Amino acid sequence: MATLADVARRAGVSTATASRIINNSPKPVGEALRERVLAAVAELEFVPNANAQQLARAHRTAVGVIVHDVSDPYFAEITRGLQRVATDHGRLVIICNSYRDPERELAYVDLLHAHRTAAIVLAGSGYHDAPTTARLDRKLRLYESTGGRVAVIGRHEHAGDAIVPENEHGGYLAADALYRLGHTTIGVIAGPKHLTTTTDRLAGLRRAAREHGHRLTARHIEYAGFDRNGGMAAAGLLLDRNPSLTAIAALNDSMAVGALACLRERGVDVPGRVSLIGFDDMPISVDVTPPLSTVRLPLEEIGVRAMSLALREPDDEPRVEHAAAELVLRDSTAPPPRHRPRPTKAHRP
Amino acid sequence: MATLADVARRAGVSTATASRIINNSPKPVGEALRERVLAAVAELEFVPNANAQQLARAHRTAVGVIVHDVSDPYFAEITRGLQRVATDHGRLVIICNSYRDPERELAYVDLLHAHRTAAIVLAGSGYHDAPTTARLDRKLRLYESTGGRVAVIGRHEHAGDAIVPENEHGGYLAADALYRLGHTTIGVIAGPKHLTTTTDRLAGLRRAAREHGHRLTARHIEYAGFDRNGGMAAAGLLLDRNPSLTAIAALNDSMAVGALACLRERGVDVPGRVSLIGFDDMPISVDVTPPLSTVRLPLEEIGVRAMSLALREPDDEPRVEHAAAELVLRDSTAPPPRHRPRPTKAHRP
DNA sequence: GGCGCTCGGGCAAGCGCTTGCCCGGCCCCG
DNA sequence: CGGGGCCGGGCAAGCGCTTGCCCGAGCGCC
Repeated sequence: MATLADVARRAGVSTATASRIINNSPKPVGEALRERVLAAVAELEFVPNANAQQLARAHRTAVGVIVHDVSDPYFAEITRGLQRVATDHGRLVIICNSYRDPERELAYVDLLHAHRTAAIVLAGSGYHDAPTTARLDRKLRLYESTGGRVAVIGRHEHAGDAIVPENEHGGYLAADALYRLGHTTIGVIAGPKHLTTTTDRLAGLRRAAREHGHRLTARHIEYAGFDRNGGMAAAGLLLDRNPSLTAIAALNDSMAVGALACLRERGVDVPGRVSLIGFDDMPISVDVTPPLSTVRLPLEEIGVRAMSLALREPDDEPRVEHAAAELVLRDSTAPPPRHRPRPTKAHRP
Repeated sequence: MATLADVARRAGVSTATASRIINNSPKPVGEALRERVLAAVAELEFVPNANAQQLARAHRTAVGVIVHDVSDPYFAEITRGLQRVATDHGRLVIICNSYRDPERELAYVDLLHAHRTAAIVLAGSGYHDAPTTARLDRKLRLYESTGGRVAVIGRHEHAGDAIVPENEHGGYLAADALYRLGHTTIGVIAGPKHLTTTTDRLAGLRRAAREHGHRLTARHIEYAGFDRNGGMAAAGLLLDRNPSLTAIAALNDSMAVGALACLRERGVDVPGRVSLIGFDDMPISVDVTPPLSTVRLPLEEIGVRAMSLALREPDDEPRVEHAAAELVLRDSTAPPPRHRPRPTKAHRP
């Protein structure tokens, strides 16, 4: 393992000079030495030790990202945006999956702190769990106080940089669209109860219901895992419990796709018999049948903006930006059946 | 920013003792001191500098992963597997997106080398580009020679650990299935020409064709970007060029989904008029209409196995393992239309 | 021709941690 | 009662790099 000292020796210069040449520091160096050193680097296949550099240098270079799960398209999109701008700035990014485990999240914050990353961006819903949230907040502030920036996406905690997607408004848009089409009783497939994203979006739905003179009661809401299988199961339960349902709003597209699978399996026509609307506008939403109406969140852009905020100087003012939710109507929503529909029949395997 | 020295001072011990307690080293220390030190750590909110640790310690701890793009479901699945086992081993993973740019790939190898990661796993197709491949190979060997392990997924280059998916065989399975159904002229939507995955899978298709007494000529093959849009465009071209086509094989599911969109748009019935088969069995394949026949690759498992290999001791024998491709027939494939079909009409917007 | 500059280069002090080694007590044993 | 072991703890030498500072040489200037 060649070291800088090896290079310097071989080129017949001091390590100081070698270092300056390799990192082309502002300090001027003679052309002859420069060539000798560069040659030595090539011959020795010298690869500087990034840890030593980081230790010796003042400034931090890598940035950390904590998401629930990169393989979830929602985070994959965001991560794509994050990555792009980090790379454009010549920053290495370290991605960590918390798998929605607050403890793991905490541990990762420590880890990234320990590695002295320049910034950490925390993406994904927060938790309704005061003690944990408080602990996270402390750690984040500690990290900031030692020179790191933090940016959060879609979280309530913490006062640093933040991108906040219009979850409540998006929920409102989804339900409002359904009510406007003439639906009167809609079911909702919600995510896990302890996630703030769930309650935020739900709040929007509720507001729309209220405005239209309806109410979303417990029997119309089914909490489920935030993924396809969760949606599939929840759709079944909802249908069984509310035979007169004519529309379903799912709090994200993965669950909506699951619901669609359930509906298809039961032979329930979408949107003829039941309308369905999702949330997020993930890439696949356009490829299912029927193409999914949904509320679009500019995921990649959110990533871009979050990283842009996070990569500013440590003492720049924290900023919070909103990301607009936008209704996109495709073919999975339509007016309810004309006449009082026959109840959907319960599922027979 | 509290340092170990601060902690030691506060606890009234030497840094050596503090260090030993914090990392609970095998060397025994008195209970009284232990408590004092731990208290100091808590009060000072000490977070050890991972760079300094890495520098001082002998052993490496993080591992690097280079993929084409985590937001591509193919890599997202693999990454999930990689992450899981790395985490189980208490390893931090650094994920890098090369966006299929060989230069960027090279740069990332250097970067991970510089950070002295314990291992590098390189996932995704290699390139038909001898000079670049050679450079990559050198870098990888250099990295290995300095104590790092490398594992590759689906690549030909390099002699270290490797998981090789049965791309050729999978291609064979796809085409064979089509021919057995009675198709005689099939079109193929291939990926970029310079990717080895493309040529590998294509070779399998060709072998099947040969065995069934057919030939895949240039007019039946369309090279495209390895994603949905690529597939969509290629399907159109293929159809226009070969009106009598009754089946299409796409070299991955993303392209197949794109093809499906194209077919739907043109009103071509799948599988009634044209059969379609994909490759990879990505999660969404089951949710499109009709559900996609495909060749399954155990993506997450591949990730798990690759990381397991990579995390062995530096001097363990390199090993190469195969990952089985498996045909999964769903609803997008069927026998060709009974009577000579009318040519599909060219696309009118 | 001496002075002060600039310029190119090296010295060496860290950066924050780990760990081999040494050292002083104490206990146990003969 | 003396010596050897063991145990708990500290000293200090790195790990590989960066960078402030110093130094000597060459130059232009008055």
